[in-house]
Amino acid sequence: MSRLQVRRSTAKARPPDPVPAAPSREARKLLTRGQLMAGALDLMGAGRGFSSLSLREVTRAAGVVPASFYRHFRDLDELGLALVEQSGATLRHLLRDVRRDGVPLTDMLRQSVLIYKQYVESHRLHFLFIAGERGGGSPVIRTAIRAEESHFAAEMVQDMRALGLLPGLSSETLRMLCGLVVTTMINAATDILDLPAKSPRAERELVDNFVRQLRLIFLGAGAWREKV
Amino acid sequence: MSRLQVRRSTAKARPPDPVPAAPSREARKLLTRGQLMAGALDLMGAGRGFSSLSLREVTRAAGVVPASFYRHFRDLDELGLALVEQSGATLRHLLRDVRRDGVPLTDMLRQSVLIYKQYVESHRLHFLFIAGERGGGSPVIRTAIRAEESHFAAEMVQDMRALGLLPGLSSETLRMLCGLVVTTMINAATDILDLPAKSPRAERELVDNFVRQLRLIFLGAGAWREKV
DNA sequence: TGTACATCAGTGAACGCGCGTTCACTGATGTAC
DNA sequence: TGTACATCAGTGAACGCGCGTTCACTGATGTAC
Repeated sequence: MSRLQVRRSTAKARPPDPVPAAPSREARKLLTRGQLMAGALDLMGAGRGFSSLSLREVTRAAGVVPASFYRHFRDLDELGLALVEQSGATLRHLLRDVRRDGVPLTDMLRQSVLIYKQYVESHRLHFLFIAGERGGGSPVIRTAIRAEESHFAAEMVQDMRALGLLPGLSSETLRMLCGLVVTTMINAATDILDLPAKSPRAERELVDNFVRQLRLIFLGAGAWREKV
Repeated sequence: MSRLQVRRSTAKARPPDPVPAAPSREARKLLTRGQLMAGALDLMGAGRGFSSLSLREVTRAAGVVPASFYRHFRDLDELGLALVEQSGATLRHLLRDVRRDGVPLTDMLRQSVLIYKQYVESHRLHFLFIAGERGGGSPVIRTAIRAEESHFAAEMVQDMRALGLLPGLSSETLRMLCGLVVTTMINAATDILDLPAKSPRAERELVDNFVRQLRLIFLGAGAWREKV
């Protein structure tokens, strides 16, 4: 921050140089909104369920006064839904990355699992939120998360079609398969996030188990014959 | 209650007849403890996460004064662990029932799913608790639930061995398979509990999807060959 | 069996505290001319 | 460009309320003799 200011004051006057340019009121508002969401996620990162957070705690974590919460959300549930959307975007981003980079054809499952593990670890709070709120808590948030998962599974179906994987399966079956894969992934996310630090053995066991589960699922998919 | 009293007063004097016999102090205490646990489950049945319950709410639901809570539990987390144990017992009871009654050999998976669905519905609050707290909320409760699930999976392994199912699989693989089946079951439990009332179509779709997921898993298990 | 005393599950009052929400406000940003 | 006014994100104080926990208590149940 101060670095920028110094640089600016010593630079030659380049007139239309947009300079830092004080952010607009709208931009500041979005920033605060993001801080409220990040504050809630941070509190959850310390092992709290979303439904146990208080409005005042969240504003405290965001560094604003309680009353200003209402400039952004009607109540905590509305903030929760914003978090669902944000986490859903993180989920979809994963598929986008895989689509862009592709997956090596040798040892495909193991590589995918390792990529996924890294992705979960670098988006810890979003996966913690999804895994934590998908089963219980507020019904409205749970339903929204299920919808995101469903969306994610549908995209996975499209990707598999595009890649020509398992062409023998009907769309319905592919959908069922991806639903199973998604719940297995989300379940593994909780395990990944619960991994004790510095325990290569536990880590290896987790990855192995996850790989074997997916291998078994795809083995089943390969053997699947549609009923007539 | 009054019926019993009337009967007693009009009956001939049969001396050593144990009569209703006022329950012992210990029995009364256990009863109150059960009411506290049931009160917490009832509140969760109304769509609340366990971690959002307050001690006073729970005692109110149980019909006792707040202070008496401490005669039974140190805090809400301790009550939560008691609920984990109780719910775990419900889970194990399911296997016991299946073991006793056996499963029809024709259309085995579909029948099992229907039995399971009925079981989940008649133990709604326990499954709601397990599915709701296994992913998020208090780490200590989550860990305890994972341990119960693990125990459940281990029993399922034993049962499959005893029945001679999939004899070609190693214990390790069988363990992995049962872990996958258990998470798929718990996941389906949330779906079952979220079913809209009086919607036979949604019900049929859920059952079909669940059956097909299990079919795919066991198809994979049948095709599994241990690595050498 | 009867009596005197001990135990202890549940009571009711009290406490200080953090909660959600409201309100009038302030002062920087945005707009019209 | 400069000025006068409008907007509105964030403030700070205030409110009534339910919270967790403590305490001395009461009275039924249990025990010793």
